[in-house]
Amino acid sequence: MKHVTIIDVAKALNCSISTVSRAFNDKYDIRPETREKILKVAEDMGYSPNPIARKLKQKCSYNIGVVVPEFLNPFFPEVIIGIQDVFLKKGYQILIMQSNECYQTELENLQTLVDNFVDGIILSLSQESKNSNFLQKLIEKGYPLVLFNRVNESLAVPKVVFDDYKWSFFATEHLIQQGLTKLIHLAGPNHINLSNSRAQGFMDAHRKHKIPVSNKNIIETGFLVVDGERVVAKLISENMLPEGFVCVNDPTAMGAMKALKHHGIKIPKDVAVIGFSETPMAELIDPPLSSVKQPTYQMGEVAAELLLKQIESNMFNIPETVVLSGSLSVRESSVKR
Amino acid sequence: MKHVTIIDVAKALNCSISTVSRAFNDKYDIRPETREKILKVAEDMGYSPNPIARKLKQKCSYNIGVVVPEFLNPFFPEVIIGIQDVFLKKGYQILIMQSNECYQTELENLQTLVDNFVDGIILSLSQESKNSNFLQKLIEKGYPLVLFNRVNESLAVPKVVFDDYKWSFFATEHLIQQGLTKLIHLAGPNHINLSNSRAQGFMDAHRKHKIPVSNKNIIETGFLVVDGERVVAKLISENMLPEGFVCVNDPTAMGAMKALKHHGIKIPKDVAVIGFSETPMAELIDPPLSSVKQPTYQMGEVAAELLLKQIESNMFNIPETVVLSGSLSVRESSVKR
DNA sequence: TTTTTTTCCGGAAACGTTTCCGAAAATCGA
DNA sequence: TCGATTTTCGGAAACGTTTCCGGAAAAAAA
Repeated sequence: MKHVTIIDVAKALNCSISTVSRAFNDKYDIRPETREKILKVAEDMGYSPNPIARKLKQKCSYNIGVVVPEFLNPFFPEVIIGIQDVFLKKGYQILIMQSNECYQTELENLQTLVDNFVDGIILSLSQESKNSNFLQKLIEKGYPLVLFNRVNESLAVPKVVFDDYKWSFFATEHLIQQGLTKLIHLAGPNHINLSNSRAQGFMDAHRKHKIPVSNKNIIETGFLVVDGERVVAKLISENMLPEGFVCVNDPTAMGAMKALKHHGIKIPKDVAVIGFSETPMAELIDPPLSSVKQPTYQMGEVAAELLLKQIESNMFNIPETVVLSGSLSVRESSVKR
Repeated sequence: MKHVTIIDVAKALNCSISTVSRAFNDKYDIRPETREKILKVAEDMGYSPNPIARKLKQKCSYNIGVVVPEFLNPFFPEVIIGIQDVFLKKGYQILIMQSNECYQTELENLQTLVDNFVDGIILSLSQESKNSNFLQKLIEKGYPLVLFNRVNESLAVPKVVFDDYKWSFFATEHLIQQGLTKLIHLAGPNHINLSNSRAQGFMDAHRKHKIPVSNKNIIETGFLVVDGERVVAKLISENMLPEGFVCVNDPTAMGAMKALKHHGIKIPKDVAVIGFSETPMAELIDPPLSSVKQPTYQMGEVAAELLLKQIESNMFNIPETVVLSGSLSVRESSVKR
């Protein structure tokens, strides 16, 4: 599609392109009357500065890449909104990619963003992420990168995480304080940091209350509805149900509930269920699901600000980790009467 | 961040930049041995062609704008995945914007995309969209644009829609065929096409079965969970509950269910509920929600292909409308035993 | 009135590619 | 061996901005 250019505007006004450019950008070095005239004629002609030429000259793409494991559940979209609100104000565009919880797709997404010369990347690792070679190479090149939520501790890069340990501890304690002692943690994939932190919180809550607990109380499950459903169905078939489930996230909790209800097991009367990374649906399902609520919008804002700081400083900084806190929404699914 | 350029590679090889360019792009007009050597040295040097310079020369941004009303519910993210899969294969990047169901935000999103010289836009209107002046101006300029799902019939532009009328008819008929005659349609905003089509399907299903029906059976509600909840709470307080609700979408249906359950009204025993635009949660809530399922991924693919055709043809084409069909998932929420 | 200073504008280089056109070298045929 | 043809490569313009530097005109000061 043909665009009106600065050359067209200059010719129409019988002035130079640098004069037109100063009219659009300068706050000085142009006579006010000349500036008004240029802006008016440019608007009448439908001129709008070509961002591609500007970016070439300024050596900056004004694009930010955001890679999330998935965006069908509202958690990551809520974070993305926080990221967008910060960057759009600064004139950046956001390229959103989702990895469908697949490591290979995550790598392709990262490569695509790098090939497009994005100015920085904000990434949450997919369920299958194991190898950080690619990320390590980006970091070594000085590529601006921020990790959030699902991070890899070994990478020297700014991070925004949640206090998974603490809130998993509290969620577990909430059940223990109601007299439940036989609990199972439906954990996330073992190589993901937040899975381990949440599992650790689960264990330490038991230890604090001197309740026997072992690695058998932790079952590596996954992050998806089908994962929770599968594992709980298996436990039911083996007649090994606990008094309560502490789940790594809401989709897994919902899957657990689905399997329990399918077998006529009452929640929370027979088995209590508590989730994590609260979804808006937590309130709507029956019974309403207790869950740890995370400040997703703020997580996005903080991640964006960390990346902006990295882009603008153009210097090596000691990467910081921001740890966010949350709350526990107690609903029917975990309250024994 | 400093990038290796084609000039650096040419100097290292003591050849010209046009030779390096031909090595990366040509399939002819370069000696094969020269080409291999250039590609190897370029890789060793970490050279990657600068997409910004390429875009300036080719007068194409390779960016596509996608504007959706919201992306916290999985419907629009599922469509976006279809769009992305088509465009990423063709070397395009997708800029995803969400309007938070707000017309003003939608306009700002569109303006931002236009200012960034995107090559085309795929848009679904927000709940508040009323005025199409901005879109009409884009169309008049020949700007490639495709509307999907929530469209404005008066705009001469390619569209991808669903057979809302037909499936609303079938959903209503499903309840009527179980002997329900007192039904209410929780409708979307009146100025949105699919709201009217779904309302019309609801009416005509009654007429087919010669059941009295009037405009009082249609209540303009909205698209959100809180909308359904508010309207049904009001009906309960006025003691004006129907035998069944046919809802404009799943969030509204879930809100309706929430209000009914809050007042101890049993679903579907006392009041049946049926939704539309099936969300994965439909199966998880209690009772599982009947809903009209739409082919979201296909909707994205078709929208992307229509836009690609428009971008590549560079000619005026008579805009086509693709109408997709779906299915009705019958679950407990609408089955009277 | 003259000299000095300031303001405003224009010209051109630069950003990093693509691609066209011409020249030099290589190849082929007589 | 020479002329004709083909192949391969280099130089430079172009894409549309930004920005630097210099010059002309205007304004101010002596």
